[in-house]
Amino acid sequence: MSEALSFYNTASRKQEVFEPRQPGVVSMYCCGPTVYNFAHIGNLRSYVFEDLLRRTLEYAGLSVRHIVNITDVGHLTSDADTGEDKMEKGAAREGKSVWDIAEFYTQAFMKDWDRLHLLAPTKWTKATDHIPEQIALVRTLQDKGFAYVIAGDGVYFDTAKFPRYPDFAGLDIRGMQEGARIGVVEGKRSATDFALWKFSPRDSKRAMEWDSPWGRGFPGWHVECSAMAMKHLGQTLDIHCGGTDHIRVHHTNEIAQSECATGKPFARFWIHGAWLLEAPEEKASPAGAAASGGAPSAGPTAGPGKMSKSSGEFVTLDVVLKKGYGAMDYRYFCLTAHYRQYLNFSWEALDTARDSLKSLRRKTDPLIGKAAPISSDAALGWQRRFRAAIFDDLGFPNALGMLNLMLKDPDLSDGEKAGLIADFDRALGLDLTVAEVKAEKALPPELSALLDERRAARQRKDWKRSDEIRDAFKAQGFGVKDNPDGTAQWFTL
RNA sequence: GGCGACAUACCCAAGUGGUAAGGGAGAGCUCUGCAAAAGCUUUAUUCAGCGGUUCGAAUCCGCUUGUCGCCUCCA
Repeated sequence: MSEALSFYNTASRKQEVFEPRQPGVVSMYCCGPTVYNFAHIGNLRSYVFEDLLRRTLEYAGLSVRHIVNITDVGHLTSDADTGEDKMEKGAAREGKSVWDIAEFYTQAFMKDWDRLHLLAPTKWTKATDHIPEQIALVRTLQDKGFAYVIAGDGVYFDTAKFPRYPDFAGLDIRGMQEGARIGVVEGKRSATDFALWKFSPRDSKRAMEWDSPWGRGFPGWHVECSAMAMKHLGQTLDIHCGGTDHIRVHHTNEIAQSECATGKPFARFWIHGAWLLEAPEEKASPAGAAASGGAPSAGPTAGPGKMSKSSGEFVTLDVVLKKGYGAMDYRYFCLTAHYRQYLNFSWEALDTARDSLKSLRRKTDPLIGKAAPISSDAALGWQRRFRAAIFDDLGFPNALGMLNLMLKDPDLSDGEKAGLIADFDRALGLDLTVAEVKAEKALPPELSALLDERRAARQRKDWKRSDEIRDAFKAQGFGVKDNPDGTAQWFTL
C-alpha cells in the first residue's frame, strides 16, 4: 500500500515516518505490568493502545515480533532504591508467597488481556526467567566502567558517564529537587544514578534473591527490560512502548544502560500512551466491594486525576464487567480518544461508549457473513480513508468516524459494507464480524405466560391490557417490542 | 520551586494555516393503537480569554486564566 505509516516518536518529539529496520518485520517491546496487584482500567488503556499499534502494523502488512514482559520480581517502591518491595508487600498483604502472588496476578492480567481482545504477544517474558541475562548486562556495564559499587547497598549506574542521559526526557537535572520527597541513597555519585543490582540485606532473607558475582541479591528495576528486549529482539528495537510515566525514569535509564552496554541505539521509535484520568467521584468506587460511606477526599473543585494503584482503590475490568458492561464497551471507549490524549473516565462516558457500540452493532450485525470483495471505487475510497486515519499516528477516533460514515454510504452494497467492516475490524479489534453473545437474563415463566395473554389482548385491540402487561415487563427489567406482523419480542433493558 | 501537557457544542471527541469529522444524548418528522426499533432531518458564524503574525488561525507566537501531570512507585 502506498500510504506511509507515521508515529509520534518521543525521542524526537516529532511525528516520523516509520519503516522497520528489517523490511517487513517489526520488533516491538512493551513494558508490561508488575504483578503485585490487579491491573486497573487505566493500566489496561496502555495495553489497548499497544494492541492498536500492533494491529495497525499488521494491517499495513508487516509482521510483528511483539514482546511483553511480566515483572514478577519485586523492586523497591522508590526509585531512590529505598523502601519496601512491592511484591513482598503484596505477599504480606495476602498471606501468600511472592511466587504465588506473581502467578495469581499474572493469570488475572492475562485474563483481562484476552477479554479485551488484545492480540497475544509473540512471547511473554518473565523477569525471573532472565536473571542470568540481567547479571550479564550489569557485568558488561561494570566491565566498561559505567557502574560502581556502593558497599552494602548495590551496583549503581553512573549516569555522569553517559552525557546524553538527560536528553531523552528533556530533563532539567539542576531543577530537580533531589531528595525533596524521597530519601537520598548514601554514596550515589549523582542524584540520577540508579541501581543495577541490589544486595540482599545481611540480617534478613528475601523471598526472591539470586547469586551473582556481587553476592546474593536482586536486580534493579530497569535492567530487566533492557536484558529481555535485547535477548529476544536484538540490540536495536524498532519500537519500544509504554505509558508516558515511563519516559523520565524507566526509559531514560533503559536507554542509558542499554546503549552504554552495546554502543548502539536501543530503540528507534519510542511510543508512549497517555493516561486515563478519573473524575473525583469515581474514586469512591473501590475494586471489588461497592462504595460505602467513603466520601471522596478531593474537594468539590477538584478536577480529574490520574488513576493510581497505590491509592488502594481503583476500577478493574472485573468491576466494569460486574456492573454489566462488556469488555468491548471499554475497548470502544478507548478507541474514542487519541492515544496521546488524556482520556477522562466516568461511568457516564462508559455509558456513552456502550450506547455507541450498541448502535454500531445494530448496523453491522445484520451484515455478518455477507462480506464481498472490496473492489468498487467507493469501497476502495473508504478503505483508503480508514488506512490514512490509522496510519497517521493511530488516528482511531477519526477512523471510527470513517466507519460510521461508510455505513451510511448509499453507493455501497451490503456485501461491500460487510467486507469493509471485516477489513476495518482487523485494526479495531471489536469483533464486529462475530455475532455478539449476549448474556441475557432468562425470561421468568410468569412473564412468558403474560406474553401470550398480551398477544390475545392485542388481537382484540384491548390496548389497556396490552400496555399493562408491557408495564409489568418493565417493572422486572424487560422491554417488549411489537413487530409489524403482530408478533412481539422481549429484551432485557 | 523546576519542567511539561491540556482547554473545541449538553456529554465524549476529531481536526494542528484555507474557512468546525464522528458518536452519544436531545428535538422534529415518518412508521406505530400507543410504544419500541428503524429511517430521515436537526443541534458550535465558532474552538477558555486577550493581544500578535498572516490574504487567511481552533490550528503559529506571546500573555492571562483554569485543569492535570512529572520531578517517589506508577500504564
